Amino acid sequence: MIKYKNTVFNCTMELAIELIGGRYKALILWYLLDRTLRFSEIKRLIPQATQKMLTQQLRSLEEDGLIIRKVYPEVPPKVEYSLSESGKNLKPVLDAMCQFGKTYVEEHSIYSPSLLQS
Amino acid sequence: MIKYKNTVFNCTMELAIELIGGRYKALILWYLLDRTLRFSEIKRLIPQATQKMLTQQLRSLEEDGLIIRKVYPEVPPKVEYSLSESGKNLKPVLDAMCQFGKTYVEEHSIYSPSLLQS
DNA sequence: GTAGTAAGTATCTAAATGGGTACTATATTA
DNA sequence: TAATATAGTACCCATTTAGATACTTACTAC
Repeated sequence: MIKYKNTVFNCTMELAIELIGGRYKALILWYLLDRTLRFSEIKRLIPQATQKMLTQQLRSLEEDGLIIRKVYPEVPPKVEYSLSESGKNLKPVLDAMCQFGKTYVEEHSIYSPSLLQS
Repeated sequence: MIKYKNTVFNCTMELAIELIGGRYKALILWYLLDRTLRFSEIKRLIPQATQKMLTQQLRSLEEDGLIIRKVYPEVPPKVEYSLSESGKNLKPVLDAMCQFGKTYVEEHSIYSPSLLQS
């Protein structure tokens, strides 16, 4: 039993789902794996998410200590997001997910020109 | 670009999130990793999920070919769920998630008597 | 004859999520 | 003078998701 933010989790798996299970969380973390990104860059990488959604997910990730938000006091604003040490621990999870997705596409003969190229 | 079920995914990560990102999906898959379970057993393992939610998630996992649903024509009903070959490919993902959760709890000094015991 | 069982479905309501638009700041550019 | 840029927030409305409860089947036990 794990208590975190007024919620009880029965196992570490439940906690992990809570931490990275949000709509665009895993995707954001995935893009942050290899580099720091500005808000606008993340928005360009995940165009299907509205600005509100992105902000929400980023705030939640920051609150859970998975990413670091660095604000530059400039106009127009500049905000950079990067993985925290805790966030970097997610690399095995994200790598495994990506690999699973690839295998799934191959085994289910799903149309994917980009996979044929690479 | 990947097309699956009338939806376009920009990368395999997005597809992976779609497949296992549902409310209780990763948890169900996690419990199915080492054994076949009846519906009532899953319900007992995940009491916070309503029957409707569980049925929904199980149906979705079945549709995506991650689990196998075996119905025994009996009364009262008996239905067994197990991982498909595709579902078994998720083991590295689920193991990594569990490990991440453990590390997260340790590093954030979250109250967890069960972790102290094990 | 009634209750219990397993795995659901059906229906209604409540809550969370998501989309759209407008608004903010200040410096630079056209 | 007006537009552009960035990273948001505020507000309202629509959709989706989730919860609660009742109902089903056919057999068995009390």
